[in-house]
Amino acid sequence: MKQPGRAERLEEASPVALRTVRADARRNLDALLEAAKAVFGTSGVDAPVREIAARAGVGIATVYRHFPQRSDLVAAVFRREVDACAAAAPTLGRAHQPVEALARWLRRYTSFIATKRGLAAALHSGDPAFDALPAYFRQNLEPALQSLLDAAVRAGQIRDDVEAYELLRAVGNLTLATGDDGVLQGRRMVDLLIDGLRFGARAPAASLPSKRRRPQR
Amino acid sequence: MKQPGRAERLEEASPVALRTVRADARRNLDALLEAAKAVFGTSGVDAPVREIAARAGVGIATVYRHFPQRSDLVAAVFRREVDACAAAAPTLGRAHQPVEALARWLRRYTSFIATKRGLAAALHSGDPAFDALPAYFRQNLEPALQSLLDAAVRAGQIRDDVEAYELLRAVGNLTLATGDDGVLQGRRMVDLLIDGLRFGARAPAASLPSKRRRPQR
DNA sequence: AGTGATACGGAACGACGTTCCGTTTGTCAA
DNA sequence: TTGACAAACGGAACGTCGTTCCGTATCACT
Repeated sequence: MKQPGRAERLEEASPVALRTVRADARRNLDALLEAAKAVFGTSGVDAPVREIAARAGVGIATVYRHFPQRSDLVAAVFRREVDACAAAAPTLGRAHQPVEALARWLRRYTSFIATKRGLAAALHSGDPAFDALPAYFRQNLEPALQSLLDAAVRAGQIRDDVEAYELLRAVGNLTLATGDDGVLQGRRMVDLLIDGLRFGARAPAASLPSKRRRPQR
Repeated sequence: MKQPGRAERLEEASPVALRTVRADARRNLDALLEAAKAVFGTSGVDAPVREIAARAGVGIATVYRHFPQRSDLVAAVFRREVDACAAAAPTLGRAHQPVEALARWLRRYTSFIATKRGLAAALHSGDPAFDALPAYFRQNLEPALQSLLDAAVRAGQIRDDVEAYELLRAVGNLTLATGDDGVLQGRRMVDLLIDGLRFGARAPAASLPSKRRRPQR
């Protein structure tokens, strides 16, 4: 099962000349990912495959040629967005002051999470296509955030006792837990969190324990 | 919408004579709930309606007459099991020593949770039929467990700084988080938790903080 | 320009949730 | 008991979904 397909061989060997992959195939794959991202954002990850195919201007079979199962498409879109979000970190880091870059990236991350309604449930559905996703998420986003955090700490603009992963989880929960309505409310909470990071900057503060207080409720 | 149905009126007025509800209807409803419970337990809450109807020896339309939507059936089975689980508490409390009753009830509760794979996802699906379920869960199970806890504390058999709701959540997470395989492993962890309750009995213990340590990871 | 592999579109399939409707069955009055 | 009517029934039928199949069109290379 799963014949290798002689195209992929060349693709890995010579990253520049990726011939033997037909132009229309590549074009359709891009359109598909783009359409899926848009549709998932508006209708959730449970949107029908037909709707995505229609939006991409493509037949249904084309979807299934690139992604043997529906869940593979979901996973591919997810990975692509993780990549884009991670890639935004160094760009922002170069363009802004450390703490500003951090704030902007967290907002970027927030809007990424906001489009993922319904995916949290899918992740626990047991579909093997999603097995590798949590690890992919962490492996890419944690270093991206970590670098921004480090820079801000070095600049003395934020406290130094918060780790990237816990911040990722906290912000993620903050924007998901607000339900369907409070996208703005979630963003406000994230801003509050960022101010919290600023508060302890360059001040080990005897009154502040090294761990955040347990969130109430 | 949701016409009252003249049958229910009498049902409330005279608890004994519940005429005007045809005998076969009541019989089928019971069979349906029973079958759904069994099927949900083996095939998960996503099992087809047809399978449940077949198991109950009933037509599909009969299912939809009693439960206008599939999710209503799921909710009804859930409520029924919550009721049964809550009702087990006083029974066990009368039949055993306090800490033994507590342990038995928690295991009972564990096996209830174990059949709920896939329901956690359904709860967050946004279906209005599930809106009231979390509150129903807590309102019934928390007092049931609380009474067992209180009895065990009064008997000096367990520590007194654990609240019913946090224990409900902890045991719930413990048995759900173990994934598909570790039903037994989950049960072992719950037993461990019960031993933890015993440990601090009648001993305020200066070395033990009043709150459990944060779970690692 | 010709040719063979590659990718395409859309009809078709099976399974699902849900609805419809002709038929059966329980209940109550006579 | 029997008759009649509302209540409840069963299963075919509908629309939608994920997925597969297959005849056709398109790209890449000579």
